[in-house]
Amino acid sequence: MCIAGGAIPGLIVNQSHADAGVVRPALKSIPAHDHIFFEGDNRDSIYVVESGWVKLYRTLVDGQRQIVGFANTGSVLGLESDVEYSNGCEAITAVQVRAIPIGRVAEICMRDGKLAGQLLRQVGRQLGAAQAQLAAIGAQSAEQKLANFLLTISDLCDIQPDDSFDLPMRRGDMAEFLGLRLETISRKMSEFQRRGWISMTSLYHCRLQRRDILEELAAGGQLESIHACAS
Amino acid sequence: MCIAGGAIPGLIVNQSHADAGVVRPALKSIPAHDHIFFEGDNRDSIYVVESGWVKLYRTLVDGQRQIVGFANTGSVLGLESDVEYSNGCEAITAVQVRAIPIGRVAEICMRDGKLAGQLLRQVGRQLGAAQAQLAAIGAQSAEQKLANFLLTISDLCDIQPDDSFDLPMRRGDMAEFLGLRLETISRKMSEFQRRGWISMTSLYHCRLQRRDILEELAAGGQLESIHACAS
DNA sequence: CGCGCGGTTGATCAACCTCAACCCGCGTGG
DNA sequence: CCACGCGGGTTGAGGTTGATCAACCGCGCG
Repeated sequence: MCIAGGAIPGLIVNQSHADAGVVRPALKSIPAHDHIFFEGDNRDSIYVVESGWVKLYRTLVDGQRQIVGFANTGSVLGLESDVEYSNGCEAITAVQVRAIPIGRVAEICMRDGKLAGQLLRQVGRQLGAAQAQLAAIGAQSAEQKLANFLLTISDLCDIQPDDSFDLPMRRGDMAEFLGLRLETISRKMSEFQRRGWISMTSLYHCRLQRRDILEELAAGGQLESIHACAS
Repeated sequence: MCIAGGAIPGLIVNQSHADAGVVRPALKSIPAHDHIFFEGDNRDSIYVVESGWVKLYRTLVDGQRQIVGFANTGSVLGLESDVEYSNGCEAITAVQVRAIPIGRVAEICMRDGKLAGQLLRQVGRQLGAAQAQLAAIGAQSAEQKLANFLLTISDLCDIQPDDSFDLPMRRGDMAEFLGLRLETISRKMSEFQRRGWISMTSLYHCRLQRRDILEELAAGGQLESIHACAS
């Protein structure tokens, strides 16, 4: 699994630096739970995330929502859209972004081929991540999805010395991302705790006690042995 | 829903044309069910599809497969990967492609910013499509997925004068794409036929008799009225 | 204090999976 | 020519997973 929006931090950050010679876009601060843009909004800019976490989502005609990616520092938002944003984008935590007007993007591509190549790789990475996510939610069980998710998120967060990390999103967000209901997330989280595989000091602070077992699970290890050993 | 790999035909085809001034890559013919590349292969080229249909898939550690996209004329393959192909790519029908060595891609970006911009839009589109697919398989019922799929595919195929079209892939491919089992596809297809919403002259030739109802379904219309009216 | 929000837990149910039988068309080889 | 096997598809019976509906907890806040 991958966090679809989250790409390799650093890559486009460099881009911003290179860009600095021209006009470095101003830093914009966005409080948690505010929108950066909505689905259907006129796409006037792309955004580079400088700090914090955002979620990207789509709303289906029947009102169901699907989170198509989480993104943090280094990600570029809005490249998947054309004249209108095809995703909504909401800050999960407080967030800082730089907006690059789309006009500038075209201009950048024209002038600096190297930079264009970097951007291209960035989107390519996001595409790869989206495809990995597709594979995950299309072919995995709830348990596998959650194990996978915890492992992936923990890699992207700053791990504390005691091997714990902040889970930035709500249960409902996790559910909408993984294509499950929040009750299912809640149940499985409880179960993981009961088995001693994870422990949560608060609702949003998590520690993977048995990373090995989670990895086994994520890999499809339906080994009864695992279940037996800790139930 | 979208066919993830399938992007707007014509866009990159133009690219190839523009490219022609330099060296137009040779046309390669690939018979149905042959691979164009495998997951993990060294990524030496990207490919432009000139005719036919291919499927892009990933294999999970536990052996499950997920088709992450179908692609036909005009699509560019391999942009989502880095040093190794992260998807396998197999021809569904006989296919013609042009291979562009990755070295050339970088070179193209450096030299022709306009072209780089076009490529960027192409990947962006594929990313958007993958996200749409994510939303579809994460948040829809089997019935909705199938209705959606049939509508999307029919738009991408050449529609015959009698409003029918060739479904290029097997039941199993549809299942792997939609995150379902092939038995489920089979059942739902039969049901759609029984209700008179579609008709199939052969296993791979389909006609949407009641496009309106399929659209209603795809949009989440769980209206009992629909079910009632034709059962 | 009452309320709302986010989360947990329980009971029930249906959608979809699983396993298995079976059909059909086709190519192969006795 | 027919028997056979095989690949792809369909259909049925029964089981599981995860959705649904609903009650309830804890907390922060006006």
